Amino acid sequence: MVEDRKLAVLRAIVEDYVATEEPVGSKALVERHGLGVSPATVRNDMAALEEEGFITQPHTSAGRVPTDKGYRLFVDRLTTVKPMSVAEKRAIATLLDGAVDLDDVVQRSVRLLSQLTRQVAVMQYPTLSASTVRHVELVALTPTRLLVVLILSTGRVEQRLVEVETPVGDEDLARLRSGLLHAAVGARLPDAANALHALDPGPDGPASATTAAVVIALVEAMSDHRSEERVVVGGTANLARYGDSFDTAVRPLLEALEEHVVLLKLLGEATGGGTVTVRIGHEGPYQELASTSVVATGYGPSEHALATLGIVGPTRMDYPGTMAAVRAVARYVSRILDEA
Amino acid sequence: MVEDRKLAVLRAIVEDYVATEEPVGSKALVERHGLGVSPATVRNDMAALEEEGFITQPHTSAGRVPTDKGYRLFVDRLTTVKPMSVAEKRAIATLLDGAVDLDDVVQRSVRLLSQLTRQVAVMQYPTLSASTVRHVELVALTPTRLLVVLILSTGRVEQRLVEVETPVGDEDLARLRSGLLHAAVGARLPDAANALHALDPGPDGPASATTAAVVIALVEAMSDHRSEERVVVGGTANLARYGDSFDTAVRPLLEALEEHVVLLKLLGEATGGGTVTVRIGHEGPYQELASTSVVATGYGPSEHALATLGIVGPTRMDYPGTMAAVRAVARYVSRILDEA
DNA sequence: GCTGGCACTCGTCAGTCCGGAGTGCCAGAG
DNA sequence: CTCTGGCACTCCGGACTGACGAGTGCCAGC
Repeated sequence: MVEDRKLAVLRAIVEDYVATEEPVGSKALVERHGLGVSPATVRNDMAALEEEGFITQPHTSAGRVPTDKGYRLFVDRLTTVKPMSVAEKRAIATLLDGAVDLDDVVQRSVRLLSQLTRQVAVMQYPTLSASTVRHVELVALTPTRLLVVLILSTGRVEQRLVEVETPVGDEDLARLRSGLLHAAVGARLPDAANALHALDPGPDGPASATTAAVVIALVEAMSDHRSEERVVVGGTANLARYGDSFDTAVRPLLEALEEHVVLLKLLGEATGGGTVTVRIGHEGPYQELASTSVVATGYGPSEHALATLGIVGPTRMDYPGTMAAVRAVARYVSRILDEA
Repeated sequence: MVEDRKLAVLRAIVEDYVATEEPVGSKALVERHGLGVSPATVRNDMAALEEEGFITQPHTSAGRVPTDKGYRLFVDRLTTVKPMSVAEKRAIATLLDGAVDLDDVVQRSVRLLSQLTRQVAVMQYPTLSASTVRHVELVALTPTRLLVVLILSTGRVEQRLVEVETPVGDEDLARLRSGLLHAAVGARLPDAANALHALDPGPDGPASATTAAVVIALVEAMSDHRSEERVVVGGTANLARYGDSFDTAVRPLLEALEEHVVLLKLLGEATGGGTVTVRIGHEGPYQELASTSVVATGYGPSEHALATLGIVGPTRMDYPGTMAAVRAVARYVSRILDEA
């Protein structure tokens, strides 16, 4: 009973603080939420909550503010799922359905997510390693210069130029091409890479060297980390709403947003199946970002999470709404990638 | 004589204000710069300069601050070319020489530029229309599904999938390929597009429809505006140095940086031949950005400007240094693209 | 045409003061 | 044991003030 009320108080504090951006006191609390007790009672509960580390006072005789721990409890136990409105769902669907290719899907998703949450949105490109090979093509630009093209199930196309020592004839090329196709098409990237390495290079000789060079280029394209690290950011203008705390919060965040490796670490491991990960303040890997939270989830066709998308914002944010938006966008993006 | 001193005073005001970020008074001026006259004399000059609209006072009895018009005069007539130091030149060269492909060149250039100038750097991808066709390739993924690959002199590769009604045979494909190559290779994009359109589709029939579809895809790839509009931004963390004026300056700028179309308009037309364009405050196309300046120049192999790069920053900036940095980076990037 | 001097203007800063919001604690009532 | 009303206390924030100093404009004199 008492425990229940304490939790209700915590929830009320979080909600009010998120809405008003000001420390919330006992009186305002009983007025604005219908808890049927007096301010004095609430004060006692608050003292207990502070004792347990869920809330804190900026200074003596100010209202209370949730701590990271408080937000954590709120997110874990006090959040009721807030479904998206029909209008929002329709907006998401129509906006994303208009996308023409992978780049466009990513671009639109980021914009959408930043608008829905009014936070900075971050989205990782579909990870190469989880996709399969749709096609491999070899083109002789000149007799000693080959263009290797790799087409993936995600619609991504990678190409590499390969210079070879000895001119390659048409029959050699055709043989190599069919070998590559046979080995790689339909396989997941890591498997395809293995299969390629195992390709019989034939008897020693010039053709063998060519095969080796092409295979190397292909494998490199498959494991190209720069593509895996590709991240798109949107809605940075929302940072302007941070208002105070420019140097302590906005600057490190801007720096992080430019370092894609850092960003990826921030987003964390992709979690599939509709689970949204929330990382609050100091829980993240970077001390400088102690006042920012990350709300992220995995996306990708079917169960398999291909990559991560989410938002970065102040710890003081509307977690239920943000989580719902992130989940909804991830779901729609997954569906679209599935169809393509 | 008197005119000369007035200009010297203006220059001193601009330099001091840029350095200190504080309105500069007559006394400080004579002390810090070796103009051999008394403060009173300087005050008279200042009054005249203010009359002419080059400087202004934030409030009565404060120091003077340059107006946009004052900066303009400073940039046009008072700027002595400040050459890059040897160390800086070497840093630029070594950093950019390590780039492995076009994406990397752009990425590194932006980072470099933002570090050199401590401003937000912006760089447009090489414009398609100014480059030439290096190679065209046709690949039949399936009999009715063709991959069209377009390789440009800038190293850019565009590809399109084309679905055709009737299966395409190998000989048809070879004939079409050689026709395309003949028409397009070596030509500038607009010319190539024209040549393609003029391709004789042969007698009416299934092959003709295929040709038409492929040509359409190629021309579309050539004039793909999304590629022309691609812009990379770096160094946004430098925005944190704006300090005050968050809503009035930083927010509109962040918004502009996300809208690539807006950004391109901001950069303006590419100017070749080492000419650096400076747009100060209200001279730009957007009122919201009245307190920001743009320093930009064209880059590209030889004389021909392919695209634009530059920086965006507060009107209160070190114009000579920034202009030198922009020019230097553009020059090195051009050289690298020339070699490739 | 330059300079020194002088009166004047104003923004800034430190200090002071006051109101209000909020707290903790305590005694008393269910 | 739990809740409540009351009370004294704390402390932030805004408003106000006065001294200070940087800077100006103007004028008379060289």
